Parts: sequence; structure tokens; C-alpha cells
Amino acid sequence: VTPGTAWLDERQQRVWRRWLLVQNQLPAALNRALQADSDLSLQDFEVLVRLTDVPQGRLRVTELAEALQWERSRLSHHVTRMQRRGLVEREECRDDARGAFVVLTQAGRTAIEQAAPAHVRVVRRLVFDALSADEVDALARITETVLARIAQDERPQA
Amino acid sequence: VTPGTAWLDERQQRVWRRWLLVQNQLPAALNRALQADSDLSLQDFEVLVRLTDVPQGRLRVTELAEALQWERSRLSHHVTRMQRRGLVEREECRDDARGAFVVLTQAGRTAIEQAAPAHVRVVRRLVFDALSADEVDALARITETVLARIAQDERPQA
DNA sequence: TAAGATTGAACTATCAATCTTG
DNA sequence: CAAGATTGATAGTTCAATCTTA
Repeated sequence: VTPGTAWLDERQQRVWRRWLLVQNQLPAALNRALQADSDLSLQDFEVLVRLTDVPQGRLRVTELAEALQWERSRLSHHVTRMQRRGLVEREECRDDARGAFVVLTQAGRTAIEQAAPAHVRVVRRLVFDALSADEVDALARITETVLARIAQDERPQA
Repeated sequence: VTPGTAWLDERQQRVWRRWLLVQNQLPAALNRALQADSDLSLQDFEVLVRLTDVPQGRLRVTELAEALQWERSRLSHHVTRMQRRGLVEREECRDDARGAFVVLTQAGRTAIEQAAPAHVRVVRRLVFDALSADEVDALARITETVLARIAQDERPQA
């Protein structure tokens, strides 16, 4: 297509463009569904999921950012907005006075508990119900491989 | 359509979270790489790719938005910014005076031709070089299936 | 000085409203 | 009125700078 450029072969190109489309459309679809019956965005949901994962619903800011793979500043801004809505709170850290916790509030817990069932149904309908066991296996390997490559790419040879 | 509050099973949950991470990190990695040796964002690149796909590098706004699966207003804003940088131009449509074309400029063509080789190398390194032929096949099926489900989900009133 | 975290400015995306022409 | 497209306001993201404490 573009002269002099080593592009992908035709098959790879089709797959690649479709993947890019999925990456655009799947989050958009999940967001729409989530907001249809809750006041949570997909990002809110992801934050709340990580907090419900751990005892007491408390995580250090850096740990939460690490789990989400978000930049700390993005998380900080997001937490500010969620705090304003009463979904989470900030708490000082006694062990290390520089640090801070993000803590799930009761309202946050209630919000995710009410939103989760419908959200899971959408994830099942759009993804897991449509895939065979082999395809889920393949997806597991593919995502693992790609994540490893990205990580490796970021840490050039020591 | 499973009722109740069932979450995903353990395996599905692992796969699902990893997929969400890929969806965050892969675009970020591509963006970083792209900006390292060009002045294009991934979004700029995607717009330019679609325009180089077609003769004369011209597309109606709606067709381009459709190809990218972007909202028209997002595309309109983006085109304004790219136009300011000289990468594309707008052109009136003679057949339908409501319509408009987005047209690749020479500078836009040069920009993508210079950026493409390195970008493709990154896509290969992070994705295709790491996957077996079977995995690429699986990825093709998976993305197709999920896109179909999303499309189906959007069709109003069953 | 470096690590943990927040802030502000600039950039990008989304939603609703608008303008023009079919 | 509906379709094609743009605009403006608002929300969210990124980057660099900042503040505080280890």
C-alpha cells in the first residue's frame, strides 16, 4: 500500500485492525451498559474492584496505581472525583507520613455491589459466552505474552 | 442470561483482568514508541492510515468516522487539530453541500510514510512476532466474535 | 537526594446543542 | 423534519512542577 514500507501481511493487518476496533468499542460498550443502571464509569468500577479485593478495602495509592497500571497522577485526580461523590476516602498513613491510603466507603461498597451483577452479565454476553474454552485459553496466552513483551520493551537490556 | 450475583470463574476473571490491562497498556506503549520518532499520536496515525487506504486520500467525514468507529464530533475536533498542523485539509463536497471531505496533504503523507516503518516494527515486536500462527488465528476469531456481539448488542429493541 | 503523592496547565474525549442543506 | 457536520461546555487524561517526609 505505502511504497517502500514493510507493512504487515494482509492477514495480520486484518487481525490488527480488528483488535484496534475491539479496544475502542469494548470499553465504550461496557461503559454504556454500566452507566445505564448505575452512576459508575468503567474506571470507577475498576478502582472499586481493586479495593474490594483487599481486606478492609484499603490500599496505598501507589499499590492501587500499580494494580490498575495507571499513572499516579491520573489516580489522584480520579480519587478526588470519587471522593467528592462519596465512593472512597483518603486516609493518612501512620507508618510513612508521606503516604496515603484510598479507602472504600460504605457507599462505594454498596455502589459496586449493586452494579456488579449487570456488569458481569454484559461481560459474559459480549465475551465469555461467545468464546469456546479453547479460545479463552488462547486469549489467556495471548494477553500474557503481549503484556510480557510490553514490560520487556520498557526495561531495555540491562 | 444468568441471574443472581455470580462473578466470573477464577480463570475467566484472570483472563478478563489481563485483557483489560492489555487494553490500557498496548495503546500507551504504541503511543510512546510513535512519539519517540515522529510527531504523531496513535490517533493521528489511525486517521492517516484510513486516508492512505483510499485513492486520492479523500474520505467523507462520516465514512472516515465509520471506518475508525469514532463519533463524528470526536473526529471533527481531531481533524481541526490535525488541520492546524497541516496533516489534513477539509474540502467541500460538490454532490451534497452538507457534506465535507477530509483530505490527506502532502505533509500528512510524508509524516505517515516516515512514521510507519518504526511503528510497524513495534507492532510486530509486541504482538505478531510473539504469537504463533494458531494464536493469530484464534485472535482473529475472538476479535470477530466480540465485535459481532457488540454490534448485536447495540441494535435497538429486540 | 529520592520516594510518595498532589496540583495545575494543556490536551483529548464526550454530550448536547446548533447550523445548514436534503 | 432528517442527515451531515461542527461547536461549546464539561469531564477525563497526561505531563511537568511542586510539596512533604524518608
